[in-house]
Amino acid sequence: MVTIRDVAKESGFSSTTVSIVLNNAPLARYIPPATKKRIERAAKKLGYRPNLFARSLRSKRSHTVGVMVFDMTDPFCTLVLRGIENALYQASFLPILTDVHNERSRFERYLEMLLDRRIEALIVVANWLFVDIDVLADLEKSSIPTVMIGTELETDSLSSVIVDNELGSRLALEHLYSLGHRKIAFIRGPKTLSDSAPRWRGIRNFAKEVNLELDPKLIMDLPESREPISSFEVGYKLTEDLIKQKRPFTALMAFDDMTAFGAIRALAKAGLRVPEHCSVTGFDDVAASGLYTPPLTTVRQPMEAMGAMAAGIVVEGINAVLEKRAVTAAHRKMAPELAVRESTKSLL
Amino acid sequence: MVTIRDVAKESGFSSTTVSIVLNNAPLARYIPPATKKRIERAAKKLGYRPNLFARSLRSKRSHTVGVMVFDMTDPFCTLVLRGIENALYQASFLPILTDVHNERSRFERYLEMLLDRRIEALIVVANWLFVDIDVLADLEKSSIPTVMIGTELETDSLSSVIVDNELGSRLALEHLYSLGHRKIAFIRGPKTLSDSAPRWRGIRNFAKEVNLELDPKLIMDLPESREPISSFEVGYKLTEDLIKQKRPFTALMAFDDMTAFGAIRALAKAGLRVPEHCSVTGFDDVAASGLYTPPLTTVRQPMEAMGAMAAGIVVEGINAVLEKRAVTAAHRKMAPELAVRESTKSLL
DNA sequence: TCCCGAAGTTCGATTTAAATG
DNA sequence: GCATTTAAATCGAACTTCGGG
Repeated sequence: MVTIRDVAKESGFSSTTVSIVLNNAPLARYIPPATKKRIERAAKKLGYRPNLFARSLRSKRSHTVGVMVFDMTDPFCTLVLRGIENALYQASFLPILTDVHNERSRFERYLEMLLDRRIEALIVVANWLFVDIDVLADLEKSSIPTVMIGTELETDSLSSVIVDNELGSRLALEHLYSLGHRKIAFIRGPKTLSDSAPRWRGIRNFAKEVNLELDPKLIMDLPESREPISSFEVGYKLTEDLIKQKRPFTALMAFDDMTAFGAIRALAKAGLRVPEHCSVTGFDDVAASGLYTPPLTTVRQPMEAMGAMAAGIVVEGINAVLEKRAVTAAHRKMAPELAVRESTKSLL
Repeated sequence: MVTIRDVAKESGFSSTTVSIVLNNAPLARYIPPATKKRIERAAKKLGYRPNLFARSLRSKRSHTVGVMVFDMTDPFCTLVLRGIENALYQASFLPILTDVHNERSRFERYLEMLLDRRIEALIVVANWLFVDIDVLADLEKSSIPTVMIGTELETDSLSSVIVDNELGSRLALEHLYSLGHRKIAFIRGPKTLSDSAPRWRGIRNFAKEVNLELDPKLIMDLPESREPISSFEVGYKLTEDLIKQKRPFTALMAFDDMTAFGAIRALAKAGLRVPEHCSVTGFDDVAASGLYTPPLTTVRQPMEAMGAMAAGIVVEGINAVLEKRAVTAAHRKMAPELAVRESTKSLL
């Protein structure tokens, strides 16, 4: 490996000068262009690359951000990660990716490993997390800029980025309502998930506004579960139950896309075609939704933008710390968008 | 931050001794248990955590592996990443994730950044890569253990992990054949993709064995494209063309699952139901396949195992380098498995 | 005082060589 | 020579201090 001393020798200057020139440090102001040229040429000639370990040891900076996903197999993650990656790339940070598999022990071990590596910030993708107060405490005491994606927070030590769940479910219901649907079934999210309540609130509020009656018999709840994917099966099961009741409904609002897929399957099995016999909506707009038959009408979470937003927040946090400015937690609620496709149909 | 010197002071020994004890270095053999106890207690009391920058500077090790994905949005990635993550976790390595978006410039910049960080090995997920000889050269001269997932290689400086494409497509065709299908349409992969040729070979060979005639009119080719997702649309388009020809076929083998989804959509649009009017098979078994309506019969790539295998290979490579053993490139071809679901149906 | 450059210290851990009894 | 411990050198870059013109 070629070191700064090699460059010093090659160029005929001291390593101090080389360091100043190559880093364009304040002192470089005084160094004549000729000297700079010679040093730069020497560096290029030798193919000099600074040793980041040495640099980091001195500067205490790693230019690294920890990314902690609670369940990588959740299709929600993909685009969020893309958004994070891209924003960090612009800012010249590199992400260390960890997947805690929804396990406490893994969470702890990974958090420790990341902190040992002096990550400068942490992004937690916690959409399917049944928030544990302990986890938050661990995160808070890490004392580096941290943002959670997918879980609403009120702390002012941790930032958060979520989609506006209430608005999202309202958009979906509004859509069904405007299509003429009045008998609507609902599969709500698990109570323990922070998204569930606001999504239901959006529905209830809209229903009240337009005087739409919500039939309690047509409201089902997803049980708590560790696996996002499993909502497919539960969606299937609950829809079967819904059908068995023989209480007619012309539309079904599922908690998320996975649940919607399960519901569509159950409907198909029962001989009910979507959207001819029943309209179905989802939430998220995972990659598969647009490819599904029928393509799913759903509420799109701006996942890539959410990832980018989170990365932006932590980068700003890092800069604030560097410049000794006060770091204030940001809480962003991003607007969802209704993706109208073919799983919903007008009754009129 | 508490340093080794703090522990030395607290325990009453020198930092040398502390280092020896805490790392359980060879010399620790001579150190009496009582001393060890006192040092360990002091370390725990102060909450000492070694500074990895300093340690790495000395040891020249980073305990980090670079992971380079060519396109994160490819659904193939998710499970591969999970497999990599999990295997690295076992071995106490952390992955730095980069996504080159199929762009040369990003590839180069990221490779440089990773090398600067002294990653100890590199895993490249290159399933949708139109292999560029330049890229391989860049990778070879990096001189760290490197493995490519999803692209067949013969070099003995780079390892590779792929699925047995030839066997996979044979399994799918065998399945259709045994179901009684004789008029089969094919959508082959793009010529520039390394998976395409072996998959076709598997088909040709099996057809020859059982004397199945392959109608050239029923064979379509996916064009070259940068986006894995786009094969959905192209699959749709090509299937439309296939239908327009009015040349009957009872089954369609798509190059991959995305293409199959597109094909099913086109068939549905034309009033042809799957599998009643036409059986369809895919390749990959991405997460969406099992959730699809109908659930897709497809060739499963053992993605998680492939990721774990790749991680295993590089970890072994790292150890070999450490112990100054010769590093030989490994080339693993993993067995696929037919996932029979509901998109195929017997004609008999 | 301004300009240019170098010597020496520091970051925190590991390791070699050596000093004790 | 053996068990036990440590001073000092080292890794590579960055920064502080200083000196000469």
